[in-house]
Amino acid sequence: MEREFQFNAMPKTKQFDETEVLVKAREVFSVKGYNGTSMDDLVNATGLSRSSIYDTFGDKHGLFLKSLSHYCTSQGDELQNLCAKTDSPKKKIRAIFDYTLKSILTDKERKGCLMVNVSMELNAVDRDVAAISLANMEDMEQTFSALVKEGQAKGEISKKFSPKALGRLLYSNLMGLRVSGMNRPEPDALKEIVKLALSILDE
Amino acid sequence: MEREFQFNAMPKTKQFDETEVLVKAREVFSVKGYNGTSMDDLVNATGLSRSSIYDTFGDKHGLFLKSLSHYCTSQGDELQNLCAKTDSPKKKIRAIFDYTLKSILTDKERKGCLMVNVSMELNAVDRDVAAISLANMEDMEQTFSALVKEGQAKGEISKKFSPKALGRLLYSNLMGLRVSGMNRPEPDALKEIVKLALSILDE
DNA sequence: ATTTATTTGGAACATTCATTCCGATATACA
DNA sequence: TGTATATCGGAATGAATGTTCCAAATAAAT
Repeated sequence: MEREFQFNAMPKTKQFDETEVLVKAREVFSVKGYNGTSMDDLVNATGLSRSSIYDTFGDKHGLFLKSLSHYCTSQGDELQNLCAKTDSPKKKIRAIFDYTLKSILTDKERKGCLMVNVSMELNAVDRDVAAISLANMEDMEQTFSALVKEGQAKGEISKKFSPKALGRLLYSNLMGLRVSGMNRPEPDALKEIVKLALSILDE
Repeated sequence: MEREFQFNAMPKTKQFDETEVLVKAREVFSVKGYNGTSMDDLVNATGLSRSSIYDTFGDKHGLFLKSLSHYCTSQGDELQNLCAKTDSPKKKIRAIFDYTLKSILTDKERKGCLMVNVSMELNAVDRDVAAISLANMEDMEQTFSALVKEGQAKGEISKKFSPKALGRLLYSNLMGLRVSGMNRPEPDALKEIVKLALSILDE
C-alpha cells in the first residue's frame, strides 16, 4: 500500500495569552523595578514556566522591553479613547490629567507608572529604555501641543504661549503629578495640583 | 615595680573622609540605581575595601540610606545658600529652578537626581526610602509655600492661588523638570518649561 | 491510535551577589 | 620602642541570580 508523505503534523499550541503575560510582568516590574525583579518573581506572577518565558520572550530584558512597549501602546490607545469622548480640546487635556489622577488614586500597591519608574531607574544605563521613554515623551508632547493648537484656534485656550511650549509644560506637569502621587497619593492635594497646572490654559 | 593599668592605646584612624565616600556612592547609585549597583561597583567607586565599607556603614542598604540622607541635607543647604543671595521671594523660587536646570544640563553622565531616581525605583518596596522621599517632598513644598506667602505679602506674586497650593504645584513642577530633563536634556526646551511653570506666579 | 512538533516543568549550571572572616598592617599613646 | 586596637585587603562563603537543558506532556492532524 502506498503511504502518503506526511505534512503538517501540528504541535501543542501555547497555553497562555501573551498579552496577559505582558500585563502581569508589567505589574511586577512596576512594583519592584527592573533590577529588583527576579525571574522567580516573573515565573510566580505570570504562572508560566521558565522555559516558556525564554521560548517566547528571549530573556528577562526581552520580556521587560515587550512589557514596557505594550504598556506604552495600550496607554496610548486609552488616551485616544478618552479624547474621543469630547470635541473640546481643552476637555481632552483635562481628561488626560483626570485619567492619570484616577490611576494614581486607585493604585493600591503604589506601583506607579512603569514608564516613569524605569526611566528613572535605567535611563542612564539602558539605551533601549532611554529611547522608548524619549519617544513616549515626544509623543505626549506632540499630542498635547496639537490639542493646544486646536484649542487656541477655537478660543478655548489662552494664546499667551505657543502650542509647543505648552505641550512641553503639560507633559512635564503630568510627570510631576506622577512623582507627587508616588510620594503622597492624597486626593485633594493632587486634584489641586491638576487644577493649578491646567490654569495656565485659561486666559 | 608597679605597672600602671593601661587605658587608651589608640588604634589606626580611618584613612578616608566619610563624606567623600557618601558622595562617590551617591554618584554610582544615581547612575545604576540601587538594585543595579553591586558592592563591587561601590568598592571601585569609593576606593575603600569591603571591610571598611561594612565596618563603617553596616551594609549596602545602610550605605545607601546614609548616602541618600546626606544628599538630601547637602542639597537643602545648597538651596539655603541660593536663597540667601537675594531678598526677593520670587527670585529665590526662580533661583531654585535655575539651580536645578543647571544641575541637569551639566550632568554629563545623566545621573539625574538620586532622590527622584530611587523614589521611583523603590518607593513601593522600601519604607525607608518612601519616608525619606516623602519628608523631602513636604520640606520642599513647605519651603515653596513660605516663599509664595512672603512674595504675595510683598506683592511680587499673584494672590490668585493659596501659598499651600502653589507650593505643591512648584514641587510637582520641579519633579516634572527632572523627568523631562532625564529624557531629553535640551537647554532651550527645559528653560521654556521653567519659564512657563513660573508664569503662574505672575499676575 | 499514531505521529509530529512544540510546549512545559523542573533539575542543573555557571555566574554574580552581599556578606563574613582572618591575617597583616598601621596608628596613637605609653 | 613597644603595645593595644582598629583598619585594611583579599580570600572565602553561601545564597540568589539569569540562563540552559532535557525528558515528559500535550495538542493537532493523520
